[in-house]
Amino acid sequence: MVEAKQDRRVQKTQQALQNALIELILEKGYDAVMIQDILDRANVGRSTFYAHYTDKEALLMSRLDQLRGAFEEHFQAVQGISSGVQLNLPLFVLRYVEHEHQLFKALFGKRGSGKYTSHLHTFLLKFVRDILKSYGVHLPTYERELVAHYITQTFLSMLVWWVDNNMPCSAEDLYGLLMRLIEPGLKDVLHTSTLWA
Amino acid sequence: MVEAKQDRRVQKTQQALQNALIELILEKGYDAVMIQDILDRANVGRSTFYAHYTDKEALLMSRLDQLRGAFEEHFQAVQGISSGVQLNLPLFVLRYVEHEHQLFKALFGKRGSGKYTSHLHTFLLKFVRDILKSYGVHLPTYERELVAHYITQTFLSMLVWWVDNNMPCSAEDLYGLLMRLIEPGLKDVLHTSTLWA
DNA sequence: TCCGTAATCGAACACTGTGTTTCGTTTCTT
DNA sequence: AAGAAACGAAACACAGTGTTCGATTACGGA
Repeated sequence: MVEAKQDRRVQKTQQALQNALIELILEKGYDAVMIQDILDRANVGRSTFYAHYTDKEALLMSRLDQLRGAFEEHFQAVQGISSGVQLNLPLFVLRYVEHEHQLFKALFGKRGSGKYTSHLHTFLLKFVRDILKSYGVHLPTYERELVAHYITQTFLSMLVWWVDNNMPCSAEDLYGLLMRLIEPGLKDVLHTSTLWA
Repeated sequence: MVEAKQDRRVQKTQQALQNALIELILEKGYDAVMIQDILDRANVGRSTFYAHYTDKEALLMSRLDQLRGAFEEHFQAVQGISSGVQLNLPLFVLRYVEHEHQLFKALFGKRGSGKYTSHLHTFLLKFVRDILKSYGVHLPTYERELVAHYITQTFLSMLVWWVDNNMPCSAEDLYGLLMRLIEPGLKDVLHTSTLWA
């Protein structure tokens, strides 16, 4: 790991700006947050902000990248430990979301920007398409595409519902109910036993 | 019907503005459309715009209301004809969307504002909740709520996928596949045969 | 500890897009 | 034909964004 040792001031400033934005999103919603609000909350000068980020979106995106990095790191770690044991990916994701629920709520919840939800959607969709392909599912192209969107969208929107409502049930319960809802239909349409497992 | 006879100029202006906005949304996306673009396209003066609408959102909302009105009218008409025969609501909706697909794409598609999709979501959610209630489904509250969101979100997102991709299959095919996907799971979780029908 | 360097502040600035106002002109209704 | 209503054009105030620059402060290596 090549840690480009950063100036303490830089760290402090970026941290303060990111936290301020997350807080403000949860309070007033992404669109209503003005740059000036962020500066006041973080106690940072205007020119300093633009020295680090091109705009509000870049600031949030940097936090998103940071999150993705942390997630992948955690994923590698867990995979390393439980080598051999089959890892349940969706449930693993849910547990991670539970752990960082504030951030997820700000990024992907009702008050988020919507743009980030669609980024995540695109990311997950690619993933789901690969899984379908790896299971050798053969369907008319439009059907395969619809199923991929169905799985992606269902998982994502249930996840967003979950965090937006402050997680009214455990990750396990959510996962269990979700599987009971979608597995029978998928089994029927795809003629397979289970995906992911 | 009390038609408040409108000045021809008013009709022409409002029509031109609404059409211009829809066109521009499909071309560059809602957020990228500036008032000035609308004015240029519709060939309408700035002050005239603000004499009719408070802002861009109000303009689109007026078109949405208009659409809702037309839909309800059509719904009443069809219900009147086929009285006695059971009406399949979801399929009916899909056929209507197919008929006005351009408008739906602009309002609810990728390039739309996102705000309108969530309006529609809220509307459909209320509907689905009522259906669940009328079927006397008894589940832990969070489960009932999750199922309601699941049904709503699935229907809505498949619909959006459909119009965004220029309807790669017929309304009937979409409906058929969607039902095959969700009915088995719902039957299992809700212990009922079929909803809507 | 000291010094060069880099980050920060703050204030002023230009710019873009929104919404308002006014007034002269056009076009509808009766 | 006449009064009323809608329209267009231009000027305006305003809010929020992003830039610039010189003075100040804090950091990290020697």
